Amino acid sequence: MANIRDVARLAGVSVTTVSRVLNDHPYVQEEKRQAVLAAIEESGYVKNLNAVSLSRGKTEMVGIVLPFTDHSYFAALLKGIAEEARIYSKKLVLFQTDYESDQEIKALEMLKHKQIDACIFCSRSSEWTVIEPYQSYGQIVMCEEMHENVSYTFIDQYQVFMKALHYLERKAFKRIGYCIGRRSGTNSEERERAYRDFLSSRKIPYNEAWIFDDCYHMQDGERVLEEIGRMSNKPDALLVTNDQTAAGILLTAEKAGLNIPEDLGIMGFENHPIAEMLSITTIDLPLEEMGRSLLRQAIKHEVEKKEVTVSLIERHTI
Amino acid sequence: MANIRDVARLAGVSVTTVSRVLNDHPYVQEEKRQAVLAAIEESGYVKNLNAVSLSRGKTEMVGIVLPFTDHSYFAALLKGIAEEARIYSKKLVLFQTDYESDQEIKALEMLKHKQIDACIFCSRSSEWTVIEPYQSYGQIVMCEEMHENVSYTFIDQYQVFMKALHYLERKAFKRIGYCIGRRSGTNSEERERAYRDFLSSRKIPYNEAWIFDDCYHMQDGERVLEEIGRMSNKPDALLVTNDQTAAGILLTAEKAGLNIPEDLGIMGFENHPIAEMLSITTIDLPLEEMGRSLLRQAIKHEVEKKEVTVSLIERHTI
DNA sequence: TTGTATGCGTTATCAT
DNA sequence: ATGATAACGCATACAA
Repeated sequence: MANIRDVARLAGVSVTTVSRVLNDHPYVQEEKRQAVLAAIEESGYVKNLNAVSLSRGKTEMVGIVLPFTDHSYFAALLKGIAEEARIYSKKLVLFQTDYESDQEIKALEMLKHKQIDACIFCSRSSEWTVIEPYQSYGQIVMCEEMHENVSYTFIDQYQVFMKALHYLERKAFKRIGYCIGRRSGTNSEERERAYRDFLSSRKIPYNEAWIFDDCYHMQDGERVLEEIGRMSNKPDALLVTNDQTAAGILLTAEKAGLNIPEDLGIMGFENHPIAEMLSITTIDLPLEEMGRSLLRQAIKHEVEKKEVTVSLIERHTI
Repeated sequence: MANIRDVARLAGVSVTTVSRVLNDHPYVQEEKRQAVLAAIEESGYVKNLNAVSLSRGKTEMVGIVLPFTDHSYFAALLKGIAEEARIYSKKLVLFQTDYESDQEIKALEMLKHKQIDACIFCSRSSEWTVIEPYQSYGQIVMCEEMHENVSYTFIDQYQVFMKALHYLERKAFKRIGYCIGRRSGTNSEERERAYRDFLSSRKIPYNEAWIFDDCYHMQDGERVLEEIGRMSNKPDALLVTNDQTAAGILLTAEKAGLNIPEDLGIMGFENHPIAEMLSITTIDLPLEEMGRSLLRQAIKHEVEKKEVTVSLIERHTI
């Protein structure tokens, strides 16, 4: 396969001149430019971007770390990231981690080894202390609030959860529980903190049984409702941190003959199309916008912290 | 940043020896190995995989071309691909194309430019004739039946559609229409061919109005049902090529007071959790398995054609 | 068992 | 304007 030297030889010029033509640099006679172009054509030359990366010290690729791709929350984030990446001509390298720490490390190692220029963590299970040292190898961007010297785009989960709780309170719900993906992680911990603060300010005892974790998909909603069915002391409303699970709860509840929201108030999160279709009251999360912001932060060198705001969409499950 | 030469100097050995240690090659004295290891530690050396790629002529990365990531069909395919990629230590470069041909070309150009070793097309809008020439630059794998000299993993859409039509016929549906993502593309054309063959063998006239395209999400189902509502001559059953749309149709129908399947039979495709939740009769598509197969084909050098089989899941919408 | 020298394909520097 | 040459960092055939 022809390389830049072959082209140079064929065109009767130096490799430098060929490189100039290739990269649209000035200072090359039209005559020689044509000769080079002809030689490229004749030899079927194609640039080896790998060599370019090595020489330039950059790959123009960004790593995306997320636990699952088959989940609407991350899919929406990814969509925004991909759209923005197209604008800046960045390529995306995907790391589907299943929340396994060693998979996250793989992404960081790739950053270290100069296979990617930057890395976006849509979510993580690794401790920040293991991620932090990798910052010296390239930009690392997080999708959660941090206090460190990192770029991030975030939603103030504490405020949002608190706002949702107040809304439920105004609607006269008294026994509020919540569903969440996992108990750990900044975002989850912020929500739990809001929940506990809310309860204690009202002198309501904290009830561990009303917190349901591992809630990601519709089936998880089914499971949650079954669990509630077995309880003697049932919650009368649930904050459900994703619309898929909320939909699962709603559909299962209706199948079971429950009246929503009379028997159980349901507040979703995301404002996914399914929430609109099922008329689920939810918190609209601007995920695609967040994705775009994350990518922009990944390619800029300064540290930037960006908060995005959410809005409550009133529908019929509260 | 230290490179392999620095390490060699520090350890008092040659770069070859360092390389041997780095790649676990035999023939290196334990003593020198330790010296190298120490030098690596001391210098904070990290391998530049970009240089490795250039030297080896491979990147161990595979491009994934798909129109959307926020769609369960492609998300499931991607999940399978990602799982298998992990096994073989391949990295994934994502191309979200929105079915824009020039985005597909970008992936092919990356193959040409040696940034990726292979490329998987989960779906495409480009003509095969524009893709085909790129085969000389690396393995290209398709997710549809081809007659060319390419590797692919496929579902016999003609057979599947025919099977579904026969099933509907047995269940006494007479006026069958269908919903599809897009009219073009091999898979869609195969389905249309089956549909037309079925109709003509029964001497049933073909009715363009009963074919609904641009059906990907739940809302599209809503739209379809609205359209049907305005028809004087309505279909009595629909083959819906994805469960999301099928769910949208079902939910909208129920909201409108229709009886399913009496007023409208609905057959989904994919067997997504939502189909189970809503008890939608559907065709189970082994998407994750297909994804895994696609990745394996991408990393092997021989041409391989693999068919996967599907099964009909009887539930309550037919 | 180890080292030398060369190749991988480009970009960048510095003359001219 | 153009070219020679040195990086970029690693792998490896071949020699010893």
